[in-house]
Amino acid sequence: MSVATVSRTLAGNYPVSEGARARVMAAVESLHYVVNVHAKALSGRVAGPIALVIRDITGPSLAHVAAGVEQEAAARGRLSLVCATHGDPAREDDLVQLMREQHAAAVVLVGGAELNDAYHERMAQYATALDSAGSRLVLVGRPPLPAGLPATIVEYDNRGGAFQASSHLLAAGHRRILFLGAEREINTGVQRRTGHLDAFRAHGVPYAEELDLPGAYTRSSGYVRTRDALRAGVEFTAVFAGTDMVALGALAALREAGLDVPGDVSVVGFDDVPFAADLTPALTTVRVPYEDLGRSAVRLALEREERVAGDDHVVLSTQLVIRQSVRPRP
Amino acid sequence: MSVATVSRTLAGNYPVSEGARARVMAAVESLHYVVNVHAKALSGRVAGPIALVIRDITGPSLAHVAAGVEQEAAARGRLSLVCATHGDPAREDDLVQLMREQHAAAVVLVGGAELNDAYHERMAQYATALDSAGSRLVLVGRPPLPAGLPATIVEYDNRGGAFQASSHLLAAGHRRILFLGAEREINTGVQRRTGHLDAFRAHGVPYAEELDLPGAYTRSSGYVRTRDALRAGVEFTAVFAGTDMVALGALAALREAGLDVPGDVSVVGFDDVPFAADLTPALTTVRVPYEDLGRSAVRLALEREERVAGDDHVVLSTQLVIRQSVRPRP
DNA sequence: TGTCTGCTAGAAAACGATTACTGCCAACGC
DNA sequence: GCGTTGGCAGTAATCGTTTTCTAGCAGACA
Repeated sequence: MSVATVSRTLAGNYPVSEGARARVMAAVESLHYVVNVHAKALSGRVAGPIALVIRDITGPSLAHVAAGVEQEAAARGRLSLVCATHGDPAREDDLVQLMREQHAAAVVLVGGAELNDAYHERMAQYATALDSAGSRLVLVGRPPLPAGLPATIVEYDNRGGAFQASSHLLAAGHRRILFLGAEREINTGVQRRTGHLDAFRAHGVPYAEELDLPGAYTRSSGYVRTRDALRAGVEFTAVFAGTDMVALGALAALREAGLDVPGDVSVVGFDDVPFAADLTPALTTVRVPYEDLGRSAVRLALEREERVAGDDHVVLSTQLVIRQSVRPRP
Repeated sequence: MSVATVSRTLAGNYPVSEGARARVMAAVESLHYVVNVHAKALSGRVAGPIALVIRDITGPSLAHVAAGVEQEAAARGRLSLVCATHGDPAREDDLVQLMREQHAAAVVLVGGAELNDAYHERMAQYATALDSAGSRLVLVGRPPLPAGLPATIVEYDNRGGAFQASSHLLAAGHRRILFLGAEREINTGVQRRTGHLDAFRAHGVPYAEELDLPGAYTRSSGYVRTRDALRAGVEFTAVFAGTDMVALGALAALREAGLDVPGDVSVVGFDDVPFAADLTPALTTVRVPYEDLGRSAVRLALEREERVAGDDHVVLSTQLVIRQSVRPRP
């Protein structure tokens, strides 16, 4: 009995006699044989894995992107590789190289990034390098690349979500809204701020510069910025936190100052992390379809690989989720 | 210039003349060459990946295990494969088979499991099947296997944590403690209940059967059980929730009933999820070293592979984190 | 009976690397 | 001047599959 017969029996794509099949199956059983993917990949084609490159898996929102990627990948018979960069660009370089070696079907890069030339240059390199290795670069929630580069972009509507959130506050009568945005020129921060300013413009309300407080997207930064604003006597009746984690910090600072939410100050967040509904008061926030982002990333990349029609650039919508942290108009 | 020279230049484990090396590097640069892992794996040895098999990545605690696994794997030059089972044992079977094909260095199974013969039989099969393929089975937070089976076990002290939590409540004067445990014979649930009962015994307090309410480890189950207990007029001054998610539901039910925490009812949870400190009141709970569990799983499996001394069974300790959800003794 | 056809099995060439082995050439010792 | 040694490069075997091509054998048909 030759190796060819075994291969054909297991693949089932070629006639094999009943007797031979039985003997092969018996041997497979008794030896606990499993094919060697590496050998299989060398000759016949094997579906490449999906690589997810993420800053940190434990972030509540990023974990959902990971879940979406894993789910869609599994549904299409792919394995998911998960790698954390901890924000180190050098590590990102290494991982892209590594994924080229691994023949990943798609390399999904997730998370906001600074909008500058260095970023675009790096992404352009990634895109062409991966393309030449047969992998597809997918950017999720990151600034898009100039058309023509071999990359798939999955964005979500930061501006629209922020517009809805700020409009909600303005409609409730708030005029002085503390804006706890992002530090530096992170794309998500810039877009959310644009939506915020657009809402002011749409409502014909002038924008007070001193209420715009950039900082890190962390709980502690939200706490510090809110506490310091209160100490400095800055007047505001609402807080628009750049993320739910920032909102968490803001809520802590307000509570510490003896202020009631939403009685004295209203708060909105951004992300709709799972525990947002469990805070006291339940947080009004902008829902970002994180799981969908992950699923879309994989779907678009693989549909393209399978020569199915598929976009190379989608923008998923965001939606304001109204809970109890904003005081309704009296 | 032969392929051998290229291989030797890149591996750097054999003398190559300066000229040849330069020409190889130039070609590598211009062609954007990367080695093919599959070919490399077929001949020279390649470090196998670490596979993480988990019920659901989005659980706040499981995400931390994943982060620990990824971190330790990356530090040791391994890739991490993440797969979700969504609680389907058939999917788990498939994944173990798949990981044998992938030549994973370790297959890490995470999450509580029912203590019965079927479980032990399945795990025993996994252990030997993986062992014969050169992979190591690692069970994290799951019931250990009989000694002699080729598996590594990483547990944490459920009983001790529960003992501390219940002792804390008893020491604060609580006698009627609602225990929101697990449904069925899940190992974590059984062990936490044992710790709870041991604390009563240690304090010489009789245990009231009607306060023992088994159910799912979910937010909604915590809510329903607490609400129904209140409606039924069950008397209690404290709640020991089996997990922080359950505590979340209990807090919601108590708040809805107009009860103050910790003024009227004290609450403790289990897990110490990241947002536990941000609840109102901040939740007193048992810290489980999730990230450490993940790191230890990888470390033990790989140290064994590398023939370094290493245990095959560790139990990490848990610790009560005292915050504001328990009323101190008056 | 000879040939054609259809079914199944084996032989061998890929796939892309690593590495033991062989061999060339220059330098060196005697 | 000749044998030896050592440094470096090429040849070829190997890893475990898939797949193409070849071949054997039986039955059908003329």
